[in-house]
Amino acid sequence: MKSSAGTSSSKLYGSDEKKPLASNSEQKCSTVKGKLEKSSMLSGKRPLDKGNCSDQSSAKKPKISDTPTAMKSKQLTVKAEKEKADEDDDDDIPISQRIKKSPPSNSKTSSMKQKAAKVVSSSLKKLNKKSKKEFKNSKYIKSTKVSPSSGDGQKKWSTLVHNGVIFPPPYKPHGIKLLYDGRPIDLTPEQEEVATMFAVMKDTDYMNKPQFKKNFWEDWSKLLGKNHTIKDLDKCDFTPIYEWHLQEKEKKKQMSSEEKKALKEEKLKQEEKYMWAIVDRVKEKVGNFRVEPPGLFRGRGEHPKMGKLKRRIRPSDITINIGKNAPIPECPIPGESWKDIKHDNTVTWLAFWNDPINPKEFKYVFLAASSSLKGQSDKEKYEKARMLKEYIKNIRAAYTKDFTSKDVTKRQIAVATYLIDKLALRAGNEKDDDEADTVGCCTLKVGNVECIPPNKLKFDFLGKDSIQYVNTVEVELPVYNAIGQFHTGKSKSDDLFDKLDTSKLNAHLKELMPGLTAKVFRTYNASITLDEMLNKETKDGDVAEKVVIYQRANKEVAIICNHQRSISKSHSAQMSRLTEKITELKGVLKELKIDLDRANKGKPPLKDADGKQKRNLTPEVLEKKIAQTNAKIEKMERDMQTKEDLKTVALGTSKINYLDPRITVAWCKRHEVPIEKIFNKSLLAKFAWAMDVDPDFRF
DNA sequence: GTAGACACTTAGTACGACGTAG
DNA sequence: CTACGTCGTACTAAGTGTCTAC
Repeated sequence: MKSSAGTSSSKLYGSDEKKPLASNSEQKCSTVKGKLEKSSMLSGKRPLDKGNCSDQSSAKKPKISDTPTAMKSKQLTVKAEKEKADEDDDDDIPISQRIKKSPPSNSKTSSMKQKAAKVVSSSLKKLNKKSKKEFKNSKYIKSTKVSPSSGDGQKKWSTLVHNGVIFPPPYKPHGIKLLYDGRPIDLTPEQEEVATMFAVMKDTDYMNKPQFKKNFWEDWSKLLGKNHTIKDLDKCDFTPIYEWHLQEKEKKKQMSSEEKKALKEEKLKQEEKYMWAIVDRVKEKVGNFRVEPPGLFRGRGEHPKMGKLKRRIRPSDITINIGKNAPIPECPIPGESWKDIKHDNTVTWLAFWNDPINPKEFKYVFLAASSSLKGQSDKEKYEKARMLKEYIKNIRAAYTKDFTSKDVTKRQIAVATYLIDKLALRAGNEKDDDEADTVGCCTLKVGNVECIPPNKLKFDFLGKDSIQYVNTVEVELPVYNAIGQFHTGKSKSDDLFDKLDTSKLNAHLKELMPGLTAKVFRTYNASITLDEMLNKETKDGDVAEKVVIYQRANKEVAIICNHQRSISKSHSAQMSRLTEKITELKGVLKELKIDLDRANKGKPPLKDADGKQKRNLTPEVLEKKIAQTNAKIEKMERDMQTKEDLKTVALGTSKINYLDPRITVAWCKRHEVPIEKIFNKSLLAKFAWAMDVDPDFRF
């Protein structure tokens, strides 16, 4: 069994561990500590540092963020205690039943060790339900850290306490008038608010989009009313408001750092209580506790709804989800109240409201990425992708066979699966007409895939976020031929896979491997690429060199997944500055060479650019300088190349969402690269569950 | 099998903090 | 100390995929 549990190396990589909330009393204190330490050790987690009772107070502090914070411990305890009743609720499941769900080997003992080990190996198999029984009649507070959660429709938590959401402040009118036909116009605060939203977008690209203006005008003119002076957006001059906005921004910038700090602290104080939730008695960070402020909808690409007013969300729009026995959060706006209160422990959201732009959709408040709940499902995601590794050979064989199937649907499924596997395409769900026109694999249009004889395909389409995917790839001949067939008799705007949609595709994939869906291929592809590249490319060298290896692998993955970013405004300026510097250095180099030449002949160096006499240097010194300069030039050229290569590549997305952190952590351990060189603070927190991985781990 | 409701992950961008070269 | 550039984070849009009801 691979039990790296509490190896010394894991300490090096230990992230700030969140600690279960302690209840109060002294005796609990010691029990908690004892049990915790054990569970920590056995599940490979870093044991609590000193683990003495006096540390307990610190357990109440949010370790991850180091934020001063801390909800009042008293308040906390009270709530946690209250919630205990909740926890007992789920005791109505007979023990026998629960035991049945557990693997037999696990049922005979309640040893944490077995449980912990199980978690790793079987969480995917959905065998191991959260069995809290072991803790039930004790005062132990379990660490939910690695408790396996379960499959769908299952319980996600037992107790949940939180304080709801915080609303943006009401609008403060500024009274600056816009000009209509050159004349200043009075607006009501509501009208002014929306006008200001538009005004401040003056220098964005949206201002060049007729759709944006059209949608804005539709919503704003409604607010203005039928008989308003303003009848034509084009006659409006928002410059005064825009300038006021710039001034405000400048004012803010000019504030002294003390003022800024004070402001920040004030904000923190107000938000503090919303930042945390207590899930199964563990304090967890909430992800987005701020309700989205009103604004103009900024859809990506050619979104039909861009520019529409996103109205203000009020408490009566919001449904709260919270533990049965937890106090219902007070509505922060006096005189108003929540839309609804739920106690649904099969979901993880703390609150939601309907998206004002598309009322059929929802905006959720979830826990932060650092929470156990998220970590748990993240881990399951990667375990599933690793499972695909075992099946992939057969899956490939199967679809290869079906490239020539007489059944068109089968052929389409085969080719689509091939593309998803080979190119890491997204599944491609159907989209509505009121969304940007983008596609994924199943929704590819004939015009998106061009056949280039003898066996190449050129892809060109807009994917998620309207990011363009262009790629020409050589494919197996049967695939090439099949695509040709799918083309025939269709126009460019017809569906390439007319017999296919994501649900059919996924239904098929599920037959090949339990839980397999299209997106798993992307995760698999990304992680296996990282793992293989790291293990092939890593050579002896210093940390910096190894980090470069990692970044190269990361970049490779980002390219596979088509993770792009826009070129920074200053990119070209930066590049020319670098070129300039290199030219300068080359000049220096040339001069040094001349001097060296002369020095070798015993002559003094030439005068410098200002006509001044330079110091007489020995050939040795000159040679050294030449070498240094050369190295400098080479480094700069390399840096420039990297910069150019990465100007449109976003490395972050794959790191956050696609690369199994255990690959990275294990590699870091093996090659003595401090994990902090690869993961920043938030990634360390998010991947806390991966930190204790065995150094031998391979994806 | 299909549409719609629902829940959750994945995505790029804006912007401020922060570090560092000059 | 300034200016520049990078980094980290918040924000929220845009995907994926499941389930249910017909």
